[in-house]
Amino acid sequence: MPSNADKAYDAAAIEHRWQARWDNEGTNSFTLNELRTAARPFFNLMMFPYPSAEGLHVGNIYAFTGADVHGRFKRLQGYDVFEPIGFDAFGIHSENFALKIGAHPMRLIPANVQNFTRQLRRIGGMFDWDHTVDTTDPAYYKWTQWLFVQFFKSGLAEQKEAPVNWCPSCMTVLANEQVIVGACERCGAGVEQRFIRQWFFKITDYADRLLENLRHIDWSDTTRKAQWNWIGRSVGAELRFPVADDGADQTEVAVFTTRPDTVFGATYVVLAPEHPLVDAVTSDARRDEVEAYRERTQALDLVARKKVEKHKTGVFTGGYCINPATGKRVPVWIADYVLMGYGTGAIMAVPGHDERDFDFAQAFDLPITRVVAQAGEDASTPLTIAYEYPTGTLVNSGRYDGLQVDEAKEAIVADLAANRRAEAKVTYRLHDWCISRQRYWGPPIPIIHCDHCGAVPVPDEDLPVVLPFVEDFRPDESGISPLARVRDWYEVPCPECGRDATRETDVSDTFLDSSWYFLRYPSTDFDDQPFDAEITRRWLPVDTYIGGNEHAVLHLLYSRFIVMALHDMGWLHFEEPYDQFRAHGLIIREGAKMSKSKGNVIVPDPIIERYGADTFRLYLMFLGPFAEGGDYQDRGIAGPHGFLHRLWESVVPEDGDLPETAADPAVERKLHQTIKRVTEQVPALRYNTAIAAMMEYLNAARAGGRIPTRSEVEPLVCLVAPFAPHMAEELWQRLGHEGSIFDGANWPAYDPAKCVEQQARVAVQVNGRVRGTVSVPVGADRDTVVAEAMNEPNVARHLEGMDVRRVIHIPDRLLNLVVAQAAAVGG
RNA sequence: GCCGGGGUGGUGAAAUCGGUAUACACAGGGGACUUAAAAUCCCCCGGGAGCAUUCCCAUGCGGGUUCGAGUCCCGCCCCCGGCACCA
Repeated sequence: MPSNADKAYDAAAIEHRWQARWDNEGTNSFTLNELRTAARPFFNLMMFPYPSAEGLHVGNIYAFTGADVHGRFKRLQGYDVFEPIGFDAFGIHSENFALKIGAHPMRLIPANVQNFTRQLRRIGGMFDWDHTVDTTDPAYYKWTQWLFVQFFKSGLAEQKEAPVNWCPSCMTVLANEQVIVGACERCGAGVEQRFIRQWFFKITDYADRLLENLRHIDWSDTTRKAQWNWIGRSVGAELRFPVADDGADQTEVAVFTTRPDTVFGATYVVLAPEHPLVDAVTSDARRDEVEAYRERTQALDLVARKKVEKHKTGVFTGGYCINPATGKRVPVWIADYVLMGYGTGAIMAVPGHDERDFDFAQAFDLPITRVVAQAGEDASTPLTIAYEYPTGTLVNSGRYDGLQVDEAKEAIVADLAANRRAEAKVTYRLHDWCISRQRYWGPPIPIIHCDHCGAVPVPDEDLPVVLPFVEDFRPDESGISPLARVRDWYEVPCPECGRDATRETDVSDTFLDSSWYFLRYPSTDFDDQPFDAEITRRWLPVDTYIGGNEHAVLHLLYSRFIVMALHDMGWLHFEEPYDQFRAHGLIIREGAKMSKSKGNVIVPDPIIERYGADTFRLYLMFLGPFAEGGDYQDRGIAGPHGFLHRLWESVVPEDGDLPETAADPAVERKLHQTIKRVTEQVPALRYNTAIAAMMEYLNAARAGGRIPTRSEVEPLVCLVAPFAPHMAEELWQRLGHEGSIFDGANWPAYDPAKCVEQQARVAVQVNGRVRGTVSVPVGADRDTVVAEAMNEPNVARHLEGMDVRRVIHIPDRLLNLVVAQAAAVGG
């Protein structure tokens, strides 16, 4: 006989018991053989966390729970769901934190990982703990380095000089995000720009394909749009402006423009201050001023430079170019509003038709010429602001006058191309991916520099290049990696010629670690290959990836690129990594963003302690639409908590047994309607309304204190299982089932015939205003409903003295009687 | 500035192929049970008028289309997120 205590809902006890059982019985983990043979594989991926010292925050739990609900739902439908988790533990984040508290990341990270693991288990995620990944484990980064070597061998990795943010006080390179209005976020010192030789992955080679596939992949629209904009494809032309007075040299300034039709209005040329031709075009008279300006620009960091300023700055170089269309001499200026990093780093300035050029021309009194006119304007209509619309008729453009903008674009490029002064060109906002970090906490880039052989990749058999333990990993003023101080590590013989050589001392970007982790998960059983061909074919691409939109453009774009390139190299059979991607929303608290400084961060552990993981999960999913996020209100947890209690009580009655009698027909109908709704809403990630539907159902089944029967509550246990897996397991067992509810396809089916109501409540409107409702058999025709409506006293009252002019009938929903004052009798 | 997503009760939010606005939940009020509390259960809960049947008003603001608009169209305002001198 079960005791009374045994009948109470003890969340903590139940959750611990089932978590232990899942571990012991391998409920959620796959053996290598199972991975090889799974009949209905479903790869349910979520974004692996960076294991911070603070532990999991609510945002993590929210994201993981939402993804876990999806995975559990699929599993209940009979899929073999693989749901791995791992740790993205390399990177500046970890390194800075370690520096701050004076600890070593090699000692810090394992403790963080352990704490995260404990928390992840506690929330009841369906994780396969036999297939985890830790990016800082040499067994993992061996293959990150292998990946680099593959890219190097394919010509997709190259070294070139690039500007970086340098903090002279911290003596380190900063990421753009670490620079706040020109100052270092940590010490406040002014940040400057340095040029350093770095490794790049040529993602721009893939820009068009990355863009093109966006059209058809099944991703959240917001994410696709973000990538679309980030890649930023612009179609235009490169025009060449010969430097004037240049003798036989024929130096040219190449500019990129999307508006070659406006070339007749190009009254000056602007180079980025860093442009390589600045020295050549600058006249001796202007040299000091030009140099001063360049120095001033360089002192600005990259971020401050990109801030739109109210007034433009720049200086005249004293040099001139020839406008290839007009043949006229135009002055060459340098200005920081022209960025070296985009297009050719030089522009033809068309102040009449570009707002920025217009501002600049006004500030420095440069000529403004109209070359496009719209209806009602002509060549002499003055311009008070730049006319930027991409339509109109050309004026002041010689023999092109009268052409439309689009025609002129083609004609002018074609004509200038004949003299090699132009060619059609596409430019991208997307840059090549700089993967070098002059830091310590990352995988060493597996390259050996040899004076004779150049950059030589570390041979596969010598991988991994283990990151050496360096007690003092603080960066120094040299701007080169801390590894450059570890002489006995970096001095090695060249793998090709055997002569003295040195290792690359930069480490790679964290985003490289995370660009392929999902490929590794199913293959962690192998240490002789990054991903097994057979297993990869079975499990990849990922079926569903759920994660935050903060990674919309970096991680998600990089991983697409990596997979596409690996596909081209012949390593993978697919070129898009994720069949379906869904972005989840952000969780806020009582209307405000959570932040440490505001002190309104939710610490999950005490809440789980008090209410249990099931309640916490259910509440998080109930807050609002998962894709949009929600507002966490401390008191609100009582709702879902009460619901779980009532469910428990209904399945495990305090006194007596669960009635085995037949279901009440009305309740049964509601049950089938509920199964239908939940089955439709869960895969659409509309968890909040799915939960509401379950609550509504349980309320109906318990209405007026009635005791639900077994057949009324048993399916509800399955419906709630993705959200409250521990309770579902416990109730499932108490209902007499053997084994886990998640083994076997236990998701209930609904009978469409049992969903339909017998009677419909039809709203009756008179002139669009509801005046009553009538109850009619489902499917009743218009005349029947009208007859019923006429009998409804309030409706009848509104029809007095009226003629019905029109009747609109929406079956089972609504009847609208359009009436007007009756014509007066004999009137 | 550009690109997303939003604006509905005291609060979180439902409802979007145009068809009874406010489901579900929190908070609040009243009641049952209880020595009491908790838990549970029942009732009320957008605003205004009214004893009431009922009527009027209400989905950020202003117009429009329609028998009918939270939903569609036009013009605005505000909030959140991202990008931002991209030529």
